[in-house]
Amino acid sequence: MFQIQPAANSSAAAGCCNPPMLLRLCKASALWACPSQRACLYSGPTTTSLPSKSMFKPTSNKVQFPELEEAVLTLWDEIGAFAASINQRPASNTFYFYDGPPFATGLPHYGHLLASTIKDVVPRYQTMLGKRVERRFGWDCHGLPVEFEVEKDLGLKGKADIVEYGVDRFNEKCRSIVLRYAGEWRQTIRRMGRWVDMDNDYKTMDPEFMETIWWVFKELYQKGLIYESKKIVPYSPRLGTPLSNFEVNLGYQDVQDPAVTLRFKLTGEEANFLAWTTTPWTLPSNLGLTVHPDHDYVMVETAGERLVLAQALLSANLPKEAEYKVLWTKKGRELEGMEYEPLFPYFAGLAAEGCFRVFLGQYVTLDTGTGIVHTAPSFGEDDFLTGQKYKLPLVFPMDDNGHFNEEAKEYAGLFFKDADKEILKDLKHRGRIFKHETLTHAYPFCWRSGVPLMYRTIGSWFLDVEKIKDQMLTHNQEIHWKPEHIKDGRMGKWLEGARAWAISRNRYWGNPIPVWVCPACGQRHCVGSKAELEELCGSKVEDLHSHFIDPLTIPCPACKEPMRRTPEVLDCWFESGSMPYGQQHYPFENKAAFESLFPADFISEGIDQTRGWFYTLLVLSSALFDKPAFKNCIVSGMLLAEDGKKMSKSLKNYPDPKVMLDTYGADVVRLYMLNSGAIKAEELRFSETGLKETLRNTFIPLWNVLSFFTTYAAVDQYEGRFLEDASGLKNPLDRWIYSSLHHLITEVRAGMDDFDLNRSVAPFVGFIDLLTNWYVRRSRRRFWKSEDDQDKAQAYDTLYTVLHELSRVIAPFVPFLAENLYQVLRQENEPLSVHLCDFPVPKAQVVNRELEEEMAIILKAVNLGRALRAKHQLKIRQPLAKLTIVTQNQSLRGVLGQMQHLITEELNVKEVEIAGNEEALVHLSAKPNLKLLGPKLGKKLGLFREEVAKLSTTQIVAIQGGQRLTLDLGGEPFELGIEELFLERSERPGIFSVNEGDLTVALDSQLTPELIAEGLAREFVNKVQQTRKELDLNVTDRINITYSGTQELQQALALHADYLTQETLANQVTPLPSPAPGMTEWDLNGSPCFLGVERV
RNA sequence: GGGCCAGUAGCUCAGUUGGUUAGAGUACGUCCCUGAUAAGGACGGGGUCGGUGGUUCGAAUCCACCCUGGCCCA
Repeated sequence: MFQIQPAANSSAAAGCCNPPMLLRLCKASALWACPSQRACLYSGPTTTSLPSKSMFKPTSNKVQFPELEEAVLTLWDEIGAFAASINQRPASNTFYFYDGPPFATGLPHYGHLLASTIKDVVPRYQTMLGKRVERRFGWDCHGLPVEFEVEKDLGLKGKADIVEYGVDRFNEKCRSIVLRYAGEWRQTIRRMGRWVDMDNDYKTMDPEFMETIWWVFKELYQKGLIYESKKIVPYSPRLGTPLSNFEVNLGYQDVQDPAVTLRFKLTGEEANFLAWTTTPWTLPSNLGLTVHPDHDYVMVETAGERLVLAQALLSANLPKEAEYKVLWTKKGRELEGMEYEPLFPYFAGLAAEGCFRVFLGQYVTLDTGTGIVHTAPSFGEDDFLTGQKYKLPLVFPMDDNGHFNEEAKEYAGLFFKDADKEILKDLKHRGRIFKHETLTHAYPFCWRSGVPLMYRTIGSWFLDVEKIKDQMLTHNQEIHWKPEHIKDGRMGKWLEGARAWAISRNRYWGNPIPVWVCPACGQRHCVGSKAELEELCGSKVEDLHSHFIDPLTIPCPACKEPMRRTPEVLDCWFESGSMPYGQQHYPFENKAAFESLFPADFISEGIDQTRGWFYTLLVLSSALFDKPAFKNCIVSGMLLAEDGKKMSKSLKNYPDPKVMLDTYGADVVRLYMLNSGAIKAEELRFSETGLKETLRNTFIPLWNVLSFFTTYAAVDQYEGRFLEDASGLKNPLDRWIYSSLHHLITEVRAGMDDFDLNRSVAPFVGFIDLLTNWYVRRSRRRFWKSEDDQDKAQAYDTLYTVLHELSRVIAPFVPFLAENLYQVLRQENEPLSVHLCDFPVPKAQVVNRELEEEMAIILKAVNLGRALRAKHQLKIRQPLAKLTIVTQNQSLRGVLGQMQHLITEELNVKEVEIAGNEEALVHLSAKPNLKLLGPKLGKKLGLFREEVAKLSTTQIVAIQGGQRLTLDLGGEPFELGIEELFLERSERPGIFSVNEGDLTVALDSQLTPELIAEGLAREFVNKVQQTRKELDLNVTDRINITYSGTQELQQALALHADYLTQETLANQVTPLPSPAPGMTEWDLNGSPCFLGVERV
């Protein structure tokens, strides 16, 4: 196993490389050609007396990618590659990128690795196109997650505790822990190979960023887009604070609650509405009953009383055996406005304002209850919206800790949940309870204090998104979304339904809402900058966090009373949506620069950000500048564990990212994700097996090509020369691989220019396969042959050029692998890093699509030949006399003829015959061309099929020859021509042939004594080579062979002595009468042989 | 409950404007190749294309409804 050597052992490299890390790697991996006379990455003194003239040091094929990657990271640091990649490009040609800030409260996980990869690939590509792509990392610093971390650390429970502890100390504590994991982030981002500036980062808590937020807020305020209203939030009465949805989800418990059906007496009539509730404590706040406009409601008389409820729920509510009479049936909408008597006297006076009536609501269901819903607008979203629709007042007979107050005086002082019992007792007394049951259901509890949550109204600041909805829809259309369906799908649909955005939070660690309110007269003033605040309050302001500015008052312009700041802070999403401006401290600084660049060329995040960052960016840019905030957006999918579930720390259903990076390397992780649906918003089940496959199918083969190249380049002292074009290339293999490369470049560019990363990645993965498994496979001998002829030189130049260009093509995707290739292949005058190079430009004159198609045919013929050999157990080492390829297609025959030597070598046959008359080998049958005939024949197609199936080979050959045959289709004649048929071929039994499409291949399987002898010789050579490998000999080491075998073998080897010595580099081949000690026994085509190999 | 995306071989996924016997990788089995090979090749088994109905000469593909999973919203 390949190991890093201690630095002390690397004296061979002394005097060249100064950084010890580099020294070690140079020696250990024999990778970068350092400290040779070329390509030393360091400008220190070089040693010129080294013996080797070769430019390329042999590259080990025992490769540990993670270790190579670490070395690349060091290299990048040493040469300042990232900075150079930006600085060498002109500011006049900028590609503008925004980083979506992560919350810094957690450690990076796979989702971040995916995002980091995409955010790295695109900027690297654009950089190589000549763009200047500055990339600033950003941190989301404010918000509840940080506050909770601190509360946990300090043992605080809720807002009261924080106030007691001191908001100033609390906020400072928050500030101190925000970047707690920054070190880990820095490490992971670096290890992934992502180039992003983490020194010149932006933080949403920076004074400059915060001041811009104030500017943004004031702009919106002045445009009349900000207003104050109420909304329903999940609220912890113990903590006295609203909770986020995330927290609510933490606290669901199955509990038993009362489920009561109540009588509400119709005004002026001896009848009752039946309404159902599981929250009796909201009944004192009842202001209405809600029905569905389209459902049927009935009044029935039963057991001496009249009841109104949904028809569909009659049987569910009345006792089983009950008899009843339907007095009337009405649609819900007909009930609208009917009045009833309040259950409690507290707010009875509000009947004058439209309360205690029947309202309509689409949300009413017939699943449970009575189809009539008790409505208390202060509690619950549906109730609240109904209240708004009917302009009802809000009543709230409680304090902020969930205790009833004097407004509901019978219950004053009771905790809301404890009041259930009392309320039900009273109502039972008064005969209002129709049915009292108990229900088990999931109800949210405060995850920190354990008390039940209530959904209640709270004052909030809103951004009036609906006012700018049309602009947002327009700008959404201007964005190039990847995948495209996001635009009119998820994003478009979400925008159409956009509602007011609640932008305030009743918390402390955030950007304070910069509005000062006069307690006396209600006057408001919105402050838009630090300077403005300083001027208005008359004192210096250093920091804009609430504990600095809340003590500051502004004299009310109307009544001269001191105005105080409204206590809320901004939703941190407001800050993330403002990052284009905040990171530049716009408009206080960088005004012109910002305006010339905005909007961004590119952003990327996960699909969950449709409602997050993508949305907030668009809202704010539409409101402020009437523009989209970004032009191109790649939406990535969610990463799941291999079992299809969410990755979960407690389930341990996914491998540690760090371990994956250390085991397979960052490039493998990158390519695995890039070559998946994860970059087109599809979810990806992350699997280690996938990493293994990527490593095995792409990385190792490519590395082996490099190793192959350097091995022979060292032997031949090849120095590296670029092909300019294909005109001088004689060998079709060279022209073909060069053409394929430039074809590849075109495809990769097309994909990247469209931000379609899948479209770019798949082709180069395919190219690597062709390069290793056909080009190198078939070219091996060209490098090995000892004559230094033109073909060999061209093979070197071609492979060198292809590898060098390929390193640049793959650089954006697998930056480490690309760098390693490049460092081996780099010429002295070339940039120090592959990432400082330009992206290859496709040369149209090199691309030869015909040749590529022709080679595909050769490959197909070879595959058929291999299949045929396998089928008849004729192994490839046994030469055969002749392979016959038959095709009707004339141009195919031409192609096959030109490149037949590829086939002879690959399939080990003496001769390839190409013929046109296939009847001898195959049986022809025909199928209708449905696409053509379907529209013509319609229902007669079935009949036609039957007729066509009956055609004989002779008839088909006749039609092929241009004859037209008349078929009888149920009495109607039909003239049949070749264009209406697809031909199918099947092998005739008893012949060694195999067919696919219009190619048929047949083998002459007859073995002559000559062929058998040659087969034996080849077999023998193979065993010698295996032995050489086991002895770990160098490819240039000469050997002596001794062996003991049959007479037949001796004759065969004598006959093929030249071949044997050339292939194995044997000086002497000595037959022994009997096996000597130390020889290995082999089976050569059935006869035993003993073999000994010794280095000379 | 609503919106969007996905559902194709044991697993991961392709599948063109509807067209003939639905493909690849992987895993498994057999054979082969190899002085670049921790690779590669050939063959084989493995599929009611989530379900039901419809349109059509013909549906994995178009339409309707439903089921499952994910994300977001309610």
